[in-house]
Amino acid sequence: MPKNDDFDLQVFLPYLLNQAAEESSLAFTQLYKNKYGMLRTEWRVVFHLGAFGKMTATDIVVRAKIHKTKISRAVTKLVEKRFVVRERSQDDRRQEFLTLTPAGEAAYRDLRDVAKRYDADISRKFTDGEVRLLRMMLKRLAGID
Amino acid sequence: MPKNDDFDLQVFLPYLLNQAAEESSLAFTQLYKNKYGMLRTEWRVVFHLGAFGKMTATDIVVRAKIHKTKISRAVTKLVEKRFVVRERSQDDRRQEFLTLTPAGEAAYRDLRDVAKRYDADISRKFTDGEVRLLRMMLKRLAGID
DNA sequence: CCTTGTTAGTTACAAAAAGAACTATTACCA
DNA sequence: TGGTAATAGTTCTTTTTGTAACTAACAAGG
Repeated sequence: MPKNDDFDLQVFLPYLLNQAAEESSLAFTQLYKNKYGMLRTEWRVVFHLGAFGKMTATDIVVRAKIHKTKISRAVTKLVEKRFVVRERSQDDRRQEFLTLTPAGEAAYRDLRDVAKRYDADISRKFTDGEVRLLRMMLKRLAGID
Repeated sequence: MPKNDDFDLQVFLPYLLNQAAEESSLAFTQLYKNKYGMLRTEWRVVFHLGAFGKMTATDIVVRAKIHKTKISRAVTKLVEKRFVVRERSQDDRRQEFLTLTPAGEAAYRDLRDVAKRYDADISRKFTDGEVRLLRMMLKRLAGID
């Protein structure tokens, strides 16, 4: 591999972000994978419902920036698995509110604890100040303010 | 959205990483998408060949941590589009060296400049020290050391 | 040499995603 | 009102992907 110009791909930020996200996501996936038989999009939906309570599919689309067809299919699966219930809005009958069933709540709490431990593992690799800064920067990059 | 327990999804690191990566990746994708008609994996291959020069598919697999089937398919496409040429090794006739054609070189330089500008845009949102720290942390999280 | 094992890269098949088009409902406004 | 546009969510079709199995070339020990 002879050449090497001044541009180092490995310090290109979007590249680094992707690699880091992929790595942590992969590692985390192993922890919950076969526990409730949920796919990534499914437990992301569960997370949102657990953390924020009753909300519509579109609310989740906006917050999580996941495509609506993915949400739609994930919700269908979650309803089949009895983790989520739909409730048609009376005001606007196009939308439906989603809530976790007791089984969904239990799964959420369980996954949340796994997430907390995982998060703590990452945090342990750095100082508190560094982690705080990382969160701040990622939030800004993600457009969460 | 009534509820909100002590676990804030928005500070969960893998979540933040994903969101930030998705955001920057989406924004960047728009810039090169229709320019050369390359998919993400394809220009990642171009980037590697441009930055490091002649190398084999396996070299790219190792460096970029992209699955070899993806590389294989990307290379096929890039050869069809005349951005890359294959050259079978004389020493070991299983492997083939990949290099950019002049057209590939031109595309690389162009995309590299876009990437630089994009990277600079991100960097401008923070101090130099912060960006340095971010890169360091992301590298460690990504397992690049 | 022959057998077994390893490596480079491709291909086949199944799972997942992205996009576009669709249904149903509501909103706007001339 | 009536007609057009917008929104919530689903479904259909086409691309991408991920996994596993495959071909071809080399390597090493008996």
